[in-house]
Amino acid sequence: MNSPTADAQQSRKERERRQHEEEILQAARELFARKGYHSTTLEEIAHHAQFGKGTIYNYFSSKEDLFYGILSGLLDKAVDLAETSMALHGTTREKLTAYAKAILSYSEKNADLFQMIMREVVQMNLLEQSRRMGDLRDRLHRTWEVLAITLEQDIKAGNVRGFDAVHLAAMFDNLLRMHAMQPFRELFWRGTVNVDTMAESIVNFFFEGIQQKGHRQ
Amino acid sequence: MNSPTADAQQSRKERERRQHEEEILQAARELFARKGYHSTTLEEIAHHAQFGKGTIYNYFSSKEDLFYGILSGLLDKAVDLAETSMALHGTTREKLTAYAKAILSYSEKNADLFQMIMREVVQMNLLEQSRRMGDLRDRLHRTWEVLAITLEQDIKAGNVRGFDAVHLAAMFDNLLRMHAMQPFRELFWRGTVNVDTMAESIVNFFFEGIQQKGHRQ
Amino acid sequence: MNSPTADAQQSRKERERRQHEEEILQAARELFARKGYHSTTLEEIAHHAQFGKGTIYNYFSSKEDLFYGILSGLLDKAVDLAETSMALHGTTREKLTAYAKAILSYSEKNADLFQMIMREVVQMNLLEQSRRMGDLRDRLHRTWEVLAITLEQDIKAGNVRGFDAVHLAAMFDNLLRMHAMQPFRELFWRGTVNVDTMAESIVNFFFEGIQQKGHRQ
Amino acid sequence: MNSPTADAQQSRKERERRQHEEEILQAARELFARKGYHSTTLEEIAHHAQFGKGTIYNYFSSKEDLFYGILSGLLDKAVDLAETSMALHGTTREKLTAYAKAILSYSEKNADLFQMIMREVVQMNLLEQSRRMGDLRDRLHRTWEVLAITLEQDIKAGNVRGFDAVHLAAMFDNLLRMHAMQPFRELFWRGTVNVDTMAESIVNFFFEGIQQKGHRQ
DNA sequence: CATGAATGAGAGTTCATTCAT
DNA sequence: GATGAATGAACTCTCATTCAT
Repeated sequence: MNSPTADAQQSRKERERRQHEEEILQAARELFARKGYHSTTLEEIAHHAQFGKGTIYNYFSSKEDLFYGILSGLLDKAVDLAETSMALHGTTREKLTAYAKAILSYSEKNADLFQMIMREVVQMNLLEQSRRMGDLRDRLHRTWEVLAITLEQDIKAGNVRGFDAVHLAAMFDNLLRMHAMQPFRELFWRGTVNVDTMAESIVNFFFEGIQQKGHRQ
Repeated sequence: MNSPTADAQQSRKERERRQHEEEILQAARELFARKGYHSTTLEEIAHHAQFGKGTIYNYFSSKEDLFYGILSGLLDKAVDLAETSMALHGTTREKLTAYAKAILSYSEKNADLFQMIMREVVQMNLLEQSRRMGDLRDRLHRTWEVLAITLEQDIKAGNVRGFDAVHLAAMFDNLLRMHAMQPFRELFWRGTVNVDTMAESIVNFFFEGIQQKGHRQ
Repeated sequence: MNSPTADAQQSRKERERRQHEEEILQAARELFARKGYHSTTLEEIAHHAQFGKGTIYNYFSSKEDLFYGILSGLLDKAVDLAETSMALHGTTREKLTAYAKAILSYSEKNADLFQMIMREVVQMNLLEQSRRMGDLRDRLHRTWEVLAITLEQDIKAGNVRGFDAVHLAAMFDNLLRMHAMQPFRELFWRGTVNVDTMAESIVNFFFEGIQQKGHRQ
Repeated sequence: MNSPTADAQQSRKERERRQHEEEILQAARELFARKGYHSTTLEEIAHHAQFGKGTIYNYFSSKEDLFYGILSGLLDKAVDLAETSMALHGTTREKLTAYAKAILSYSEKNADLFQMIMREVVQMNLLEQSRRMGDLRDRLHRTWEVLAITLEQDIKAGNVRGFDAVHLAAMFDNLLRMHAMQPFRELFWRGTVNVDTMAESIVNFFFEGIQQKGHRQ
């Protein structure tokens, strides 16, 4: 506690702590995404993060806690992308396209991580009433609410039909997540890894449905 | 093998066997749906099915096998509903509505089970390449193909825009499954437990999108 | 209880019972010999004997009991062979050769069964003090005693050096059993499946040791 | 990794690890010898070694592995004793006597352990073709080969009759193991716990057989 | 007597968590 | 803070034995 100021000390320690925490999270993210929650052991995570097993417990109080940390980050990211996209100038169509591109692009870089969300959130959702799960669901809901604000305006303006705005947002998000999953991408967009085309196609479907203009069954 | 005819013996045994198998499946279904695959122990399943632990193994060779049996049944059911619905007389819109009603109605009676499908199939999907999981994915795909045959005709007839028919089927199915999940139902259809209304609303969205007629952004 | 005399009934039943018991013993013998006691399940034995699992329990009170039945039979057989051989006319050398041929020949036909004796008797020997194990050990001992009577005469006659006769018998028997084991046979007598040659060679070694005549180290 | 040198740390850890491994091996040795492989549970071994059940698995990857470790050690010991004895100066008779004394003496100190070898190796031998068991058999064979080298010289020199040297070694080893077994010792050498007398007697029998000099039947 | 579905004690094994260093 | 050996609860699965038919 001598050479640099205590503050600097503090901040360096603080910085290192964050750094280590992020390394652990990153390692866990990769493994959870690749092998699922249950099949990933703490030993593997520790090894992959280049730390001892016990060290993990200096940063996260349990495996579950670590898991929540990841999901939490992902859901925050989604809210983030939603807010950024909705804040853009342009039509709702353009905003949603931007959001779609952002999500698809992020999920592309983060491989199977989105798959994990769907899978595990829903899972936990049911089996544990823990305060934390409620928290996660709230965050998911918040993404929808962000999208809903924009949609609401269109409903009021008469551009969009009178569905519940949050419901619409949820459907859009769901479509998106479905397309973010690796198996779906491979199945339906084999050649086209082009995120832009996918995004536009989804938005197009969302706005106009499958029906050919001018037709009516 | 004396008093009644051997045939009758045989058939009674056979009947009992099916009966017991179904009881075990039912118990497992309930518990898996409520608590998830990993959190459900064989002891619990056995107890819930009113059998001894070892008895389960006279019917299913492993916990995984039991699980597979359940998913298998569910996916078969979905194919079944799809085929029945598509075989009806009427427009594609009517057929899809019938399918939607059937799925939503079935999922209503089978509670959280559809949730489990999404969750666990996808999970397995990733982490286990076992031949079995490939088989399950194939069955899921088959449902889409059944729906796709009908959609294909509409595409050819020019009633529906030129998407890939299987892709459309998958999107429709996905929308359906999303609405089949308990949390979604509660969130967006709290009052309306009316399956018919839900089905029609989903089909409507599927065909015409969210956009108000006559508008163009 | 009418058609034939009750006696005939009795004897037919009795005969059938023995017949079934022997079938079960035979099946168990084969499986125990091939896979060992622990790795053989009652289910397998029952199946192999073409009976239901429960039927075994009408003949033997437990798996252990069945096992003892087999060992018991084998050891009796050995005593039998010893007595028959020792009762022959001829020199001790000839008698022992006859015994050796009989044992090797029997073990050849009964495959790995002798292996099992060594293995399992000794095993049980230690871990269970049950009256039955004592009984088995006594039977093994009895074989030696039978051989010992003959050897004793040679010792008294001065043909054989003054070892303890039973000890000599045990050593001879041990040599024999060693050569009865499949792996040993394959290892040292690959070409020579000729039981006679083996027997003579063993007896020769037993009487004269490995030392070249006339030499003295 | 601070106060003492890292090296010292390392070596202390290393030492402790070996120490613990040896404790576990010792506990397992005792129990396997007393009760046999199958009748000994890991829980018992752990308890007897004063460790938790899970700890065993930090040292051995399975019960079988633990067992293999023990047999492996024993067979290595035998090879060792053979090599040491064969390297002595003196006649073959003296070398074999030294080997016999060493084995009998070791088996005396290690109680029922030799019994276990015969028993379990043969058992495994048959029912499991696992590479490991092949390895164990190879080691057993190696002991014989070591003895055989010495015997071969005598055969060439004409001191010993023209048997196969390895075969002779196996017979000698077998005689030895037989005498190493507790029940045999009690049976035939009750008073004489004197290892030297036993060894000499066995070697004597091995070289000259049971036949009285000068006699010929 | 023959049967085989039902049973549950008991086995080996895994792994999140603790804690002395 | 960092470590990893130690831990034991908890899990899946096996199989000898019972018993109603």
